[in-house]
Amino acid sequence: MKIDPNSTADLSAQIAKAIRDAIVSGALIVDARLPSEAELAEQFEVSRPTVREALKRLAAQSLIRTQRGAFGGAFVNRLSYEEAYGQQITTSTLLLSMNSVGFETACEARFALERACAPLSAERRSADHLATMRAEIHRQSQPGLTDEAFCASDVAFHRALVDGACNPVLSYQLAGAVEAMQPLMNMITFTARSRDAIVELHTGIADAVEAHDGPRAVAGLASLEAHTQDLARTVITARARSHDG
Amino acid sequence: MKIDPNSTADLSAQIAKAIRDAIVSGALIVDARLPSEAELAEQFEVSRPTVREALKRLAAQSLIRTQRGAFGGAFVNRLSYEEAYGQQITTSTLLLSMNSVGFETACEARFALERACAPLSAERRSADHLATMRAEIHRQSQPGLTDEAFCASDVAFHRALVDGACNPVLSYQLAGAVEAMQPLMNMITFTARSRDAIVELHTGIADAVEAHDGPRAVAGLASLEAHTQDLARTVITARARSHDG
DNA sequence: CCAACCTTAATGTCAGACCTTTAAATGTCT
DNA sequence: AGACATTTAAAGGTCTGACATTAAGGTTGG
Repeated sequence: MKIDPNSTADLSAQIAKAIRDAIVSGALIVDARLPSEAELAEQFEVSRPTVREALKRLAAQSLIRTQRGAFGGAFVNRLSYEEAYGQQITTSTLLLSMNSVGFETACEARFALERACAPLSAERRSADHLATMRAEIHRQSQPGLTDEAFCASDVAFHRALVDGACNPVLSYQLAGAVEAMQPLMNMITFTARSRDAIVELHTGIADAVEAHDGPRAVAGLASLEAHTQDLARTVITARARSHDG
Repeated sequence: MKIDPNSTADLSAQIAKAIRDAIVSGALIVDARLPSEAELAEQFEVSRPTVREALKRLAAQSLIRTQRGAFGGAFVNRLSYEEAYGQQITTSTLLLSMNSVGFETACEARFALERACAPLSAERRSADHLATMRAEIHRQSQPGLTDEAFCASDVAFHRALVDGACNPVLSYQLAGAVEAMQPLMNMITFTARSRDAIVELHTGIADAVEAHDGPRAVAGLASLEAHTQDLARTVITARARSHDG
C-alpha cells in the first residue's frame, strides 16, 4: 500500500483508493481491523487528519465501520443488503433528477427490469409476498389518499412483486429502478379514474402471480407500463399548454 | 440545515447527512456552490476538520466536487453516468463477494436482467453496437487468450448488447449486474470446448440482434445462461471432489 | 465471586498555523 | 486602447499538538 506523492490528486483520495483496492481485491477481508489512524498516518507518511479524511470516504461507501475505545478502530464492513439498497437508491435517484432523464426513458427501464422478475416471482412468491401485494392494492383503492401516499403504496406493491422472485441480487438491482422512479411519479396528479385503472391492473398482476402464471404477469406489467406512459404524456401535454397560455 | 448535538452519531456524519438531504431534495441545485469550509464550520458550530470530513464523505459519493483557489469551494456535482456506473459496480461487486452470494443466484439475476434488454436492443441497436459485439466474438475465438481476458471480452460483449437498447438508465442498472459477475466468472476455468460453445452462443445472439429478432435473442441468452450454470456446476463439483480426496 | 474502579488505547473534536492553488484585480508596456 | 505581466486575496490542502470521549480489560475491594 503506497501512494504517489507526485500525483495531483488529494492525498486523502489516494489513501482511500489504496485501502479500497485492498478491500475489493480481498487483501483485507471482512471484519479485518485496519491499523490505527496513527499507524496509518505513519505508514503513508501523512498526518492523522489526512488519514481520517480517507477513512471517512470509505465509511461513506459503507466499506468500513469504526469503533471507539480501546481495541477499537476501523474494520472492514460486511456490506449488508440494506446498506447496498440505500446507496443504490440514492445514486439512482440523483442520476435521474440531475441528468434530466425523460420520464419515458426511466419508465421503460423500470418496467423492462420488472418484467424480468415477473416470471420468477410468479414461480416462487410466498403467500406473504402475495398478501403484501393485496394489502397495497387495498390501500390504493381507499379514497382520500394523497398522491404521494398512492405513489408510496405503488412502490411497495412493486417491491413485493420483485421480492417474490426470492433472489436478493435481483431485489437489490431493482430497488434503484423502482424507488428512483418515485420522484418522477410524484409529478403526476392521479385522477380518480386513473387510480381505478391502476388498481385494476395491479389486481390483474397479483392474480397472475397468485396463479403462478408468469406470462400473464408480464403482460399485465406491459399494460401497466403503457398506461403509465399515457398518463405521463397527458400530464406533460397539459403542462406545456398551460405554459404556452 | 441544523444538526442535533445530542445525537450519538458523528458530527461529520450528521453534517454530511444534512447537506446530502439538501442536495437530494433539490434545495441545492447542480453547480450550486456550498459555503466555504470556514463558513460551514461557523454555521454548524463545529471545527473546520469536522466540516472537511463531512465534505469528504459527500465527495466519496460524487455528490460534490471541490476546487481550490480564489472563488473555489465545494460545488454540487452533476452525477455523470460514468461516476454512477463506477459506484454501481463497486457496490455490486462487494455485495456479491462479501455475502457469499451463490453463483447460481447472481447468474440468474444477471441473465434475467439482460433478457429484459434484449428485445429493446434487437429493435434499436446501431451498426456500431453490432460491430462491437462481432469484434468481441472474434477476440474470444482467438487461441492463447487467458481466462481473464476471455472474461473481460465476455463482459464487453454483453455491455454492447445492453447499450444497444439505447436507454442509459438501463445501461446503468445493468453495469452492476454484468461487471460484478466478472470475479465470479473468473473462478471458472474455461476449456477450449466450453469456449467454443460460448462463442457459438454469442454468435447466435449477435445474429438475432442483427436480424432485429428479439425473441431469438432472448432464447439465445436463456441457452447461454443454462450453459454457464452447467459450467459452474461442473467446476464446483470437481472442486468439491478434490477437497474430499 | 462479583461488582466497582482504574488504566489504556483508540476514535472524535478542536484550535491555529502554514502551504498551494487559482482567478480576479491591478499595473505596465506597446 | 489593448495585451501581457504582476500582485493579491480567497479558498482548499496539510500539519502539529492538544484534549475529550469511549469502551475493553485488568485490578482491587467487598
